[in-house]
Amino acid sequence: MTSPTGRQPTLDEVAKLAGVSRSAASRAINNAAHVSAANRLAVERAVRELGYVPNVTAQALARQKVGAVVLAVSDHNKELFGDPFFGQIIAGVTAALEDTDLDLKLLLCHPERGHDRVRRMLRPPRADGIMVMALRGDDPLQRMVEKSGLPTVYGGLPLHGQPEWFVDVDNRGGARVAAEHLVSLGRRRIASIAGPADTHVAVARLDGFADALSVAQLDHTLVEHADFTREGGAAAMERLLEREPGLDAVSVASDNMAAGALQTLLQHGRRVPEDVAVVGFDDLPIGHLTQPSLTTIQQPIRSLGYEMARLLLAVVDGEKPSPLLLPTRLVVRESAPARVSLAAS
Amino acid sequence: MTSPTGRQPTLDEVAKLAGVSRSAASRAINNAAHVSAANRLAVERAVRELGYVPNVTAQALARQKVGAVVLAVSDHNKELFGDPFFGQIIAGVTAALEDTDLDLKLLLCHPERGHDRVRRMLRPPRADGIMVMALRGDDPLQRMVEKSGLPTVYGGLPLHGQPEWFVDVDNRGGARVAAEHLVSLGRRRIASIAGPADTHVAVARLDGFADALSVAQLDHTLVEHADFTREGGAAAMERLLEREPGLDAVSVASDNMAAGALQTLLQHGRRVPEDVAVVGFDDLPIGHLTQPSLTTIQQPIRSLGYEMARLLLAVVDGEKPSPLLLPTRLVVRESAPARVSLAAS
DNA sequence: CCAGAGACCGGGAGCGCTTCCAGTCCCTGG
DNA sequence: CCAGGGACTGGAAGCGCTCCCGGTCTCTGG
Repeated sequence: MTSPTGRQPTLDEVAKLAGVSRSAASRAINNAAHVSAANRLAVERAVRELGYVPNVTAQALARQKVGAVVLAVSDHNKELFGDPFFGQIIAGVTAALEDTDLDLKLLLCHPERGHDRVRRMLRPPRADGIMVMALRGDDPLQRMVEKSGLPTVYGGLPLHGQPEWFVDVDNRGGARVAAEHLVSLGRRRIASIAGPADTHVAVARLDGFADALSVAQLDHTLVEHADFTREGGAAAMERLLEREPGLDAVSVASDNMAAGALQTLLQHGRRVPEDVAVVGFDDLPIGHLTQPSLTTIQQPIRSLGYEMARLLLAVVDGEKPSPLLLPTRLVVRESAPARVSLAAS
Repeated sequence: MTSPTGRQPTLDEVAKLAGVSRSAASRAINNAAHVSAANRLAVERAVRELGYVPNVTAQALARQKVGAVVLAVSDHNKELFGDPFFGQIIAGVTAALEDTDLDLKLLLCHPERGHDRVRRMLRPPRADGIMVMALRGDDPLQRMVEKSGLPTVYGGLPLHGQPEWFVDVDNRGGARVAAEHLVSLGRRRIASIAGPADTHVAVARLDGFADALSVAQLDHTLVEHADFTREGGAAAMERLLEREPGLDAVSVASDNMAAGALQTLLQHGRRVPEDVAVVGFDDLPIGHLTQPSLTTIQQPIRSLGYEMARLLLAVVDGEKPSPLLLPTRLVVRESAPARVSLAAS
């Protein structure tokens, strides 16, 4: 009833009702300068009366910006979709966008299909900026993102190249702490189950593992790669046991894989943590359920999303913010408790 | 280099290069009628040469549509964010949108904060249609969605009201099958851990439970509610054991809660499935990890997303599609195996 | 008393596209 | 041979907003 026509009221109608020009109304609404107090008030009243909401599309066209940012994710990545990661990232991003009036668009990129769609989407002016996550080594998404020329923030580093803006978790540091924990427990034959070699996160965690073992002057070559899934972790554990039946600890690059490794260890009659201590990475809910519960490295997933979005907002505003490295934290549970006497072998 | 100016080429430039009017170019590009074969070809070449991509914003303004749909989710809902649900829904939706040139916007609605943001977003013309999920009983999001007047598809029914278009999982049927399974195992004192009473999904699953027990002429009032979390499930199981120490089966409305219930049962010295058989709901990965593994009801999450989007597309196109109820399936694992002799009590 | 600096105002030209419409042209059937 | 119906064409009017800019008005300081 408030709007004369059935459609949404337009700026013109507001201006007319307020008795000012459209320009003045526009200024008042975007509270820019050069509007008298009286007119500002009149416009505000008209806005309220009509229930006026600016037409974002028209704004976008006139301002030459879109009013939306996109979160692009490679969806071959079990890492994000088998886990609760995704929801948390989104929650963080949303929180950062909360008082921004920017919309969040989602772009899932199948590595093979849907390239056209991605390309169209990334082509300006379909978004004002882009957050990109979970890239693989030679991900076509990365190229498309780079070609788009849009302000871009990486969530987690890509394998190749050093982007100007990114937010990452301190994977290397976290993995180092995990391995140090095992060393401090007196373990000497320490293996690792690493992630896929074509992801930066896997490489960084493996580096951290190597860092710690090198300092302790231990061998750090007892490594098997897997794909971040439970099944993959179980299989990798099999291979490790075959290579080195006498291993007394294993640092696993994800909780999912650690859960699989745990199963394999138990199947092979190893007691955890007495015979083999295990630490995971991620701190997923799953870590509470394994038998025994999982010592792991906690990473701030929600913050990752939040900081990505904040960084992007800054970049879009023309600032030159610094990249961010978020801290991790050791969470000690049963699979590698603080002090446990090494079982006599 | 292809574009004369640094900016994206416009339709005018395409038309000029092709030697036709802008109208003709537009028609050719949207392959509408009334374009000669020659002109169509010329336009296509010009498009290719210039690397022209239509400006969606301008299209949106002229066409009076946005070119995007929104997925709105209430984020108080652990159900979606503690689980891998979310990623799968998104994957399904994306698949359905794949060859549509519609963008997917995401709207997370904190039940208390951010109402303005939601309202702005839902106000046309910020999206052409809306999918809404995970509503609670008196969810403000539902009111806002209804007031928006946008074509709406519900993913999962709301507690109140019967929306014209929805896609839901056959929760009632699934829960009935779960309970029937327990009955068929010879269990007679069957309890249930239900979800929050202010969600339709919880109510439906509880109804299904009651359906089955009524047919079997068993008491179906041994019910405790919880919040779909593991901790909640564990606590509810405590209460059930207190009320009825002699229960021999429990049907749990989610795998997460079932995992918690399992822990409680073991703590109380109950053997599963010998003393108490347990079935969950959802078929999350977690069900493989519990000790024993979890018999559960599988629901097609990805399909839910896919069908929601398909339905929405139909509605947006002015069709009147039918709502959908997706089937569930019993997955038998250790916590309630096909045949197990009831332990002598 | 007057020049000049602001504050404020509204007209109007876009932003890039769609779409209506009046006008051509050609080709058919009577 | 001619009327009439398509197929095709391009001009022009939007879609709803922003923002530049020339203009008015007021107030200050010299």
